[in-house]
Amino acid sequence: MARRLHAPMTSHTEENYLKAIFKLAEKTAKAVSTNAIAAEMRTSAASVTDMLKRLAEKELIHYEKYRGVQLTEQGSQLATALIRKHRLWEVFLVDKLGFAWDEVHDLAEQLEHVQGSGLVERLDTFLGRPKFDPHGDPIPDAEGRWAFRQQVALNTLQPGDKGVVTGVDEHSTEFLQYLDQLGLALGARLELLERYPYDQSVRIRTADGRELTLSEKVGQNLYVKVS
Amino acid sequence: MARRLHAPMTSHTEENYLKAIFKLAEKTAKAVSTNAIAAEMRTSAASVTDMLKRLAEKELIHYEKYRGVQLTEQGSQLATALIRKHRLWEVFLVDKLGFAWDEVHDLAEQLEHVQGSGLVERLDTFLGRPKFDPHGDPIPDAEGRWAFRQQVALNTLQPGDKGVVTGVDEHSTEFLQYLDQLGLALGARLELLERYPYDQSVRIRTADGRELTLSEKVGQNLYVKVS
DNA sequence: TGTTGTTTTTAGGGTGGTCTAAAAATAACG
DNA sequence: CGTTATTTTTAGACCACCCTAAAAACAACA
Repeated sequence: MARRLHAPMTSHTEENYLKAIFKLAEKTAKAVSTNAIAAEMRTSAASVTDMLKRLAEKELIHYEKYRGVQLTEQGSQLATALIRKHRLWEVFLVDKLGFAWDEVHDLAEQLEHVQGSGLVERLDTFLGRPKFDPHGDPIPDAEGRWAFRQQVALNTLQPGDKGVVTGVDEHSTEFLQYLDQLGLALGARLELLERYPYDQSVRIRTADGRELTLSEKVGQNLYVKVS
Repeated sequence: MARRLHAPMTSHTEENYLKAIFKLAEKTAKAVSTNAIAAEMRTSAASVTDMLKRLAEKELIHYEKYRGVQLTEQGSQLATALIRKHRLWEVFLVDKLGFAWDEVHDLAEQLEHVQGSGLVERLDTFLGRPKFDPHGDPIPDAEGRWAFRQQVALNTLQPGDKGVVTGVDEHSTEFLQYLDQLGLALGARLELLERYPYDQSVRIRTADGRELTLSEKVGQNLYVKVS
């Protein structure tokens, strides 16, 4: 097959770089460094530089030697569309095909690169226009607008506060499976009973009355909406 | 042993070659020529030769210079799995997302290369284990077995014969849209009224009583099951 | 300021895939 | 059979992407 008649303007690889840059820019709020991208993509800095030139050539990023990069408007839109596709496919895999929330990342990573007239919008409609993916991450709409979520890390709650699990900050299989084990799925209700300053761990009570002690690490990576 | 357990690293391109070879071998029943593959893949004969060496290296085809190629057992299994995926995704796109039967080929072409643990089987289950795709082509099961279809080209029927449309031999947008226009979707019932030996065209009556004259070309490319 | 250490870029090369043009093998025909 | 036509393979080059090693630029600090 090689080249289909209308060669995609951006290759899979380029798309992955854009997504990585978007993700990093989100966290740092300033120009993204070559090394940071290399780490995110698990590749060498030299390869990154190589790609940055190509992306700059296509006007998907602003790039000045030694000065880091920022996405252009076009690049940002492309990255947003990619994230939209990724998260919609994750919803599909979990809601329709019955995958667990820790199994879908790699598949969605492939599915997000499928392109074709109207596929995303039809998928969106089919899924009932979800606003969040199975990890609680927001899904931008077709115009690139993001739903806003009022959530905080679990370990910022005070004793007596009640909330609902709305998302996670870490997507590793280990963490997600651990949450499953604890019975802490998305939407689970809980109440914070006590905070232990010594090691920043917290004690909570779940909806079904079980009491759990969670480490600082879990408390940081679990998001809840206070209710 | 270990060799078989290791994921057979095949690239998208290699997979597409295997599928092309499978398709050609199906029709010709003997060794497939380099030129035939080049035509099918819309690429140069030189590129094909290049790829044939790689596929032979991986033991996916039997290849002797100037003698054409045949799939090995392994290659055949891979091609069959690809066709299974392609056709299942086509069912998904039409049945679930509401695409028309002439719009899904290119998308399925991309989706068929997505690989991951259990995806195909879950998709199959989700779709209700369909045996035929939206064009009436059979979908091999997980073990590579094909459903058998008793169908014949429309222009082999005799006056008075009645049948149901079960598939098409040509998948072009033009042909499929023409059929839509004529109201001849998969499952449409019809009766052959008359054959015109002069140009091999035929006259039929549809379920809703309309009478149509179809050219030899349509008669060859439309499959029906006599009832 | 100069020196040292880190980050980034360049240089040069490898692989998988593409191509065209030319050579070699096979097939067809007189 | 030999000659011609067709098919297939080789030769050589290019592109996208990857790498390592070395050079260049930048940052920190005595």
